[in-house]
Amino acid sequence: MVRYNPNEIEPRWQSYWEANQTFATPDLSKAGDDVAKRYVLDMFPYPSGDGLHVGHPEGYTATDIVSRFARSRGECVLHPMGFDAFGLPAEEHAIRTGEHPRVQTQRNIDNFTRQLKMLGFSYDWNRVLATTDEGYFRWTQWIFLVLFDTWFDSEAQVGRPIAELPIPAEVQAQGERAIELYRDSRRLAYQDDALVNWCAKLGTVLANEEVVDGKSEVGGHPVKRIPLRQWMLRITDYSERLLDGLEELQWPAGIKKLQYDWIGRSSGAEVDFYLQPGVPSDAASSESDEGAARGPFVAWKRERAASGFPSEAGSDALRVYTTRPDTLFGATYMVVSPEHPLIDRLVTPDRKAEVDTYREQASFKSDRERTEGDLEKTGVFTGSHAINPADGRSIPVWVADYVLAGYGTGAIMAVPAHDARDFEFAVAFDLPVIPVVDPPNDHPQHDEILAGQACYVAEGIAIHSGDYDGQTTDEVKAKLTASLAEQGLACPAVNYKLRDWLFSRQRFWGEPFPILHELDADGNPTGIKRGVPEDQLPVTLPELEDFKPHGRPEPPLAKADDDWLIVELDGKRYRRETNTMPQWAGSCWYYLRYIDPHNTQSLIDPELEKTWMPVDLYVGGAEHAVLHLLYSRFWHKVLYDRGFVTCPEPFQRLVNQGMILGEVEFTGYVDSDKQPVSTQQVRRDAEGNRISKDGRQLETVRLAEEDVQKKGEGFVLKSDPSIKVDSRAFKMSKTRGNVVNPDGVVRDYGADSLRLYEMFMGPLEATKPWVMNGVGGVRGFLDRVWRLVVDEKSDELRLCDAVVDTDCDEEQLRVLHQTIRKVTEDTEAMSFNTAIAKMMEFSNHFTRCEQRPRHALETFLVLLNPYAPHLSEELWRLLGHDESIALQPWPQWDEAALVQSSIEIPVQVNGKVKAKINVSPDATQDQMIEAALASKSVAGSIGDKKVVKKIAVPGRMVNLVVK
RNA sequence: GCUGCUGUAGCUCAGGGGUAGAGCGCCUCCUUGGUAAGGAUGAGGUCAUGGGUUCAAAUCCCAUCAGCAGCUCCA
Repeated sequence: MVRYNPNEIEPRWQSYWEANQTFATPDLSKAGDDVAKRYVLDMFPYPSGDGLHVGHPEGYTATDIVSRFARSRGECVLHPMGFDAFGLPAEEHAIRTGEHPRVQTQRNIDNFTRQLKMLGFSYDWNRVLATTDEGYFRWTQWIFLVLFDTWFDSEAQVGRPIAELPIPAEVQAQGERAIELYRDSRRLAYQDDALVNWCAKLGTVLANEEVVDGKSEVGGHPVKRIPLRQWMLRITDYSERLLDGLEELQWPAGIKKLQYDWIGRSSGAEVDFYLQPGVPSDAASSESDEGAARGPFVAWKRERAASGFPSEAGSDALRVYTTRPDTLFGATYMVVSPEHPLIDRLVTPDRKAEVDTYREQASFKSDRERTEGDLEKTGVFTGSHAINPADGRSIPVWVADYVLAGYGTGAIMAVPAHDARDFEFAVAFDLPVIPVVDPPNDHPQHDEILAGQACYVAEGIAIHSGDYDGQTTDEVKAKLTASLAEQGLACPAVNYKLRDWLFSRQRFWGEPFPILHELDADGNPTGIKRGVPEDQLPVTLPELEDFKPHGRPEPPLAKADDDWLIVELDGKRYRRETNTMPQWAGSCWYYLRYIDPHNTQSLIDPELEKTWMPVDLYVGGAEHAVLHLLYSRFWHKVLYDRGFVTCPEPFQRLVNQGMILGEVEFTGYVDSDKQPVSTQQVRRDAEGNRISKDGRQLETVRLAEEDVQKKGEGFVLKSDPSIKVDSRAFKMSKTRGNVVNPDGVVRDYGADSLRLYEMFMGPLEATKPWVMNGVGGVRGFLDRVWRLVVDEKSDELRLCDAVVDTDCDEEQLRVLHQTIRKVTEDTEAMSFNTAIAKMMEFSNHFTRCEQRPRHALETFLVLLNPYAPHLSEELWRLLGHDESIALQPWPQWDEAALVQSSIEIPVQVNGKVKAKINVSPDATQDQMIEAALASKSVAGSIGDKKVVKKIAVPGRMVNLVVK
C-alpha cells in the first residue's frame, strides 16, 4: 500500500535540485546564437514577520511554470528571487524592542527563503539578493550619485552629465560658488523645501496615508504641514519620455492607462492677469474707479507688447494656467492657492486676519484631504482685483484650498459657467456666472446654461466673447492664445499632474544618501554639497544607541557619533546627509543586479546587460501599477541616457496577478431581541453602524455555510427563507482572521497541490476567493495521477499492471495529442487553469483505460512537470529514468492524431436541434445535407413543409429552414 | 461622480454565432484489511434582464440591473 505522500517526496526532490544545480542560470555566452534567452521576474517581496501568505505563491507559481516550460523548450532562463528588505515594520519593531532592524530582517528573510524553497520554485538561488546588503545598496547609492550628476536637456529630451550644463554668463561672472549653486538647481537629484506631515507628538514625519482628518492615524495626534528641506528627484523632466515609452510595452491596458493618467499631460495656456496696486477692496468694481484703474493697466499692456511674455510673471501680474483659454471672457474671479507666493501682496489690510486664519486651517490639511471626495468649497476674498486681459474688466481675487500650489502656477482664472468646481464655488459665494460657450441645441440643460444657472464643461460655440463669437471652442483656443501671445500676455503651455519625487525619509532603516555637506570653520553648513567619492562607497548605517525618535523633525541618523557624521576630505570638513532613501529606491533597479549579482567593479557588466535585458515577463500585484513601475522606468531611463543600460524600457511584458480573498463568509443581522433581520431592511447610520430601516440598532452575526441556502440571486436562512443574508469574500487580514497560511496547506496537502490549486482557481489576473475544499479537489487529481502509474494495492513501490509497453489506441492517441496541444497553447498564453482542466480530463480518460501505454504516461508527466514538479519527478523516476524530468524536451502534438474518423453533428430545423447524425469530419456540405435529409427524425420534423434553405457548416452542423 | 472589469450548474470557473462544459460539492450503486478511501452511474443551467442583427444569439450590438475594483477638486 504505497500512497502518494508529498511530505516525503517533495523535500527529497528539492534537495536533489539544489545538489545538482538543476536550475542554475546557463551561461548565455556559451549557449550559441540560436538559443533564445528568457528573463522571467517576480516582484520581490518585503520579508514581513508574518511570512508568506497564499497571495505570494500565486504569481511565483505562474512564473515558475513559465520558467520550467521555457527550459523544457530549450530556452536559456534567468529566474531569480530576492528581498525588498528595507521598510518601516522592521524599524518600528526596533523602536519597540531595541533589537537592530538588521536582526529581525535577516530572521524574516530566512523564513521567507525556507517557505519559497518548500514550494519547489526553480529560482537560481545563487543570485539571491536583499536591498539591505551592503554589496547591493552600494550600487543604489552609486545610482543616486548618477542622478546627482545628471541634468535634463529638455531641448534634446535627454539626461546629460552636469559638467556639460551650459552656465549662463551672468552666473559665470559671479564666481565658482554661484556656478555650483546653479548646477545644484538643475540636477536630477536636488534639495527643496517640501511640505511634509510633521507630527510633533510622535516626533516623526508621516506619509500622506498615515494622516487622517489632520491627525495621525496612530494615536490621533495633530499633524501639521511644515516645510522641510527634502531631497527631490526631477522625475517630471522625464514626463514626456515616460509617456512615449508606454506605447511599445505589452502591459495590461488598465495599468498603462493608470500611468497615463498619473502623468496627466494637459495642454493649454499660461495667461497673465494685471494686478492693480493699491486698489481699495470695495471700490475696484464700481464704475468710476474702473476708469481710474485703466491708466496703469494700459501702460502695463504697452510694456508687455514690447517686452513679450516673460519667464516669470513678476509682482504686478498674476499668472494662471488654463486648459480652456477659449473661456477667458467668462472668467469672473480668480483664485490663488493658500500657499501662493504673491499672497502677502494681494491681501489688503482689512482682510489680513481672515485670510491668515484660512491659510492656517489649510495648512493642517494634507493634499490628499484637500483633493478627496466632494468637499464643500471654502475660500476668502483677498481684497484685491486683477484685470482680465481679454476685455479689461476688473475681477476679484480669492484664496481657496481647492486650488493647489503644486499644479500649474498655483492660481487659476475661474470660469464658473464652464468648470464644475468654479461653478460650485461661485454658487457658494454668490459670484457672477457668464456663459461664453453655447452648448449644442439639444443639450437638456441648454437654457439653464445660457442663463448662468448650470455649468457646461464640454465644447460648443463661443458667445459673449467679443470678436470670437460664433467660432468653435478649438478655433477660439488657438486664435485667442495666439493673439494674447502676440501681446506678451500669454503663451501656450503643457502641464503634468506628475510631481517631482520626494525622495528622502526621516528614518533609520534605509539607504544613507552618499552626500556630504560642506562646513565652514564654525561648523555651519556653507550650502555647498558633494557626492561621496565612488571608492568610498558604500556609506553604511552608523551604530546607534537606540532607534527612538527624538522629538525634532530631524532624521535619526543625526544622532550618530561625529566619527560617522563628520568627514574630512581634501582638507575640508563635511557633515553627512542624515536622511535616508525611501523603500522604493532599492526596488528601482534590482532586476539589473540579478543579471550580475556578485560584480564588485560595476553595477552590471555591459555585455551581460546587453544579452539578458529587458525583462521578458514581470509578474506582480496591481498595487504597484503606478509608483514602483514608474520609479523604475524613470531610473532606467536615466541609466539609459548615461549609457549604463542599452534598452529604453526595463519590463517588456507585465502581468498582474489578482488578489486572493479569504473564504466566502455569510453574514446575517439580528436586532436586540436576537430576531433575524433581512439584509433589505439594513441601513448604515452616520457612524457606519448597522441599523434597521426603522432605526433599531443591529448586530452582525457570522453564519455557517449549512445555515444558509441559495435563493434567486442571493442567500437566505435555511430556517427562514424570507430572511436574506450577505455573502461575501473579504481581503485576507489578521484582524478578520481569514488568513490562509501556506505552511499549513503544504503540511496538509503538499506543495504540488498548493501550486496546482492556486493556478486552478481561475484566471491569473482575476480576484478570487480561497476555497479550502478546492485544494482537496486538486489533491484528488494528483492522487489519481499517482494511481495511473503506481500500484497502490501493492506493499512495495511498483508500477501498476495497467502500465504497458504498447502503442496507444486511436482514442488514447487523440486524447494525448489534444492534451499536448491544449497544455502547450494554454501555458504559452498563461491560461493555467484551463491547461490544468485538460490534464484532469486526460487523467480521467486514462484512469478508465485497462491498458495505459507507458509512452503516453511519460509524455503526460512532461506536460504536468511545470505545474506539479515534485510528483512528476517522482513518477518519472519510477518509470525508470535517471535524469531529472526538468531536462526533458517539451512534446509536440501531431495534427493527424487529433481528427476523429467520424463525428456527431447536430441537425437543426429552423434553428432548433432536431437530430444528430454521424458524418466524416471532412464531409462536404452536400454530403452533410444528404445525410441530414436521410435521417428519420429530421424528415418527421419537416413533415410536409417545404425546405427553403439548407445551411451546412463543415464539421459543425446542418440547419434546414422550412416553411 | 468618472473609468474599467464581471454576471454560464449549489461553489470556483472554462468556453463562445451552430451539440451547454471542467473541477469541487450532491444523489444512487459497487468495492474496501490501513488514517484524505477508491470505482461506476446520475441529477442539476431561460448562460443577469429587455430589445436589436441573423437561417441560427449564451456568444455580436444597444439599453437596463446587479456586483467588484481603481481613480477622483490637476484648472
